[in-house]
Amino acid sequence: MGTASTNSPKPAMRDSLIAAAFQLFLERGYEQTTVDDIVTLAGVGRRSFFRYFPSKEDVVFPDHEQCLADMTRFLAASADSDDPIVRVCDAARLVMRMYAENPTFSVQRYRLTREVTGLRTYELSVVWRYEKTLGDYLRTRWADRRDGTLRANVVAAAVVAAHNHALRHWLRSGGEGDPLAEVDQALEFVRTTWSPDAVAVAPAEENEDVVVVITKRSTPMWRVVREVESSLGEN
Amino acid sequence: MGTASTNSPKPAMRDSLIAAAFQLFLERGYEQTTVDDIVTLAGVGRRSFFRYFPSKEDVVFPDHEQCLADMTRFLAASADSDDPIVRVCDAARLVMRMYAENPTFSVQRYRLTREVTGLRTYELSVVWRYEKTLGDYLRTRWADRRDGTLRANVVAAAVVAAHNHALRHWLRSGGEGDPLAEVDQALEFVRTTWSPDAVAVAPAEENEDVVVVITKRSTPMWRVVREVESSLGEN
DNA sequence: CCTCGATGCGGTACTCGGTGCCGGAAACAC
DNA sequence: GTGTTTCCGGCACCGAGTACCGCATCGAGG
Repeated sequence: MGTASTNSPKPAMRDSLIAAAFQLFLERGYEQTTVDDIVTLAGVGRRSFFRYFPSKEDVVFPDHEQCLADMTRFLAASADSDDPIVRVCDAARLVMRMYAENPTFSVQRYRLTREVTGLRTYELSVVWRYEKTLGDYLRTRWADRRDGTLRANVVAAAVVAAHNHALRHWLRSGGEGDPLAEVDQALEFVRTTWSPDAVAVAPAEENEDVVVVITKRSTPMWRVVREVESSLGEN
Repeated sequence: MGTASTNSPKPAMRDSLIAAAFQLFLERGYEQTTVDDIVTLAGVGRRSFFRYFPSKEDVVFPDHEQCLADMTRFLAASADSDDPIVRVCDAARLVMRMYAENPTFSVQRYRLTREVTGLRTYELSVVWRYEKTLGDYLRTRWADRRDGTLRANVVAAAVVAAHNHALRHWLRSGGEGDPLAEVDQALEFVRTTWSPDAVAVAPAEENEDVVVVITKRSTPMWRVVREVESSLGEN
């Protein structure tokens, strides 16, 4: 299950636990399956289950921890010249790629999370960590901006919502179509709402009180003024 | 605790359970307090606790269920002439008002949810229900709009994020300042990003293929075209 | 006044998720 | 061969949540 291309040399027992768990979850339901059932089918001790998964719910999302680490590294490797919004959109694409790598697995998991309340709640906590990671990145990028934290929180939430919109639509269709293309369209909606091509504001080098504005003649003055104010004004 | 002005004639035992629970939670922590401790302090049977609260976490958020019902009723009472974005912003203000009614209680609960992971996860599920309620409303309002569901999901997420931004800032300050004013400012940011004063598009009566556009001379043409396309185009 | 049914509360026993602890087996260094 | 580390299994235990039963109270009706 999943692309173990990154590391983890011998997760044999872990994989067998995941396989046994999903086999039972799909044939008799999540809540009707106890941890004892899983470890019995996998042929291991009960204590070993909780060594690899801190809770019963974690076995349903075995790859999110790795994906979150990938996203954190991706954002940490950003350059100051990158458009922050484009960067977080690309970061969201990482998550969609992870889902797209195993369509059948993702669709099966989606069925579970839709029916079982506890799993949906757990998924919310995972999504929240993604959103927090994106928000933290935007917050540092917009630290000197007026209402920078508010803007960071709202944009992060919007990116996550657009990503989930495309993801859920793809999952509901049973894994048909191109999920990457769908998420591109959804994220493009978010990008154009906050960083339209018409206005680009960048701080000048070695002088914090000066910004460079590149825009089109068709852009109305109030929008240019708002962007400049937001970029120059103290927090 | 809370304004029991709506209904529930005799929640005496319920209130005493809430009081006992918070007393113990604040003095020795949430996870260090068992349900037996709560019912012992309240002087009631253990079984009665789960009669009023389906889980131990529910006693921390005793008023959210009522607030969610209020929001649902508020949105159901909307008129077609209301701007949907303004409407959901007003709906979000309902939640902030509930928090503002009991500042000390809200701040105490905030301390708990910040430290205890399980409570934060539970709070996420509550917030998700608010966001879903707002999203469902916007979805029906924008059913005939191009990318209506995407727009509804993104706007709902942005409204929730802006509300939570103001709420958390107010809670972190210990309940000082005017939370309503803070949430107004945060929601104003969301409103101006999607429904700026410059462009207003409304469908004409009894003819779905005609819209009325009111805008200013300073608005660039591409923005007007995008709004008209979004309002006219089939899903 | 007595009876009957409904409702609300408490007690007991049970399931199951999750943790701490310990003992044993395998892998590895010297 | 011996000591050490690591991994695994078994056991006991805790606490949340549930099913079931028994009891008390209260109001309606004869």
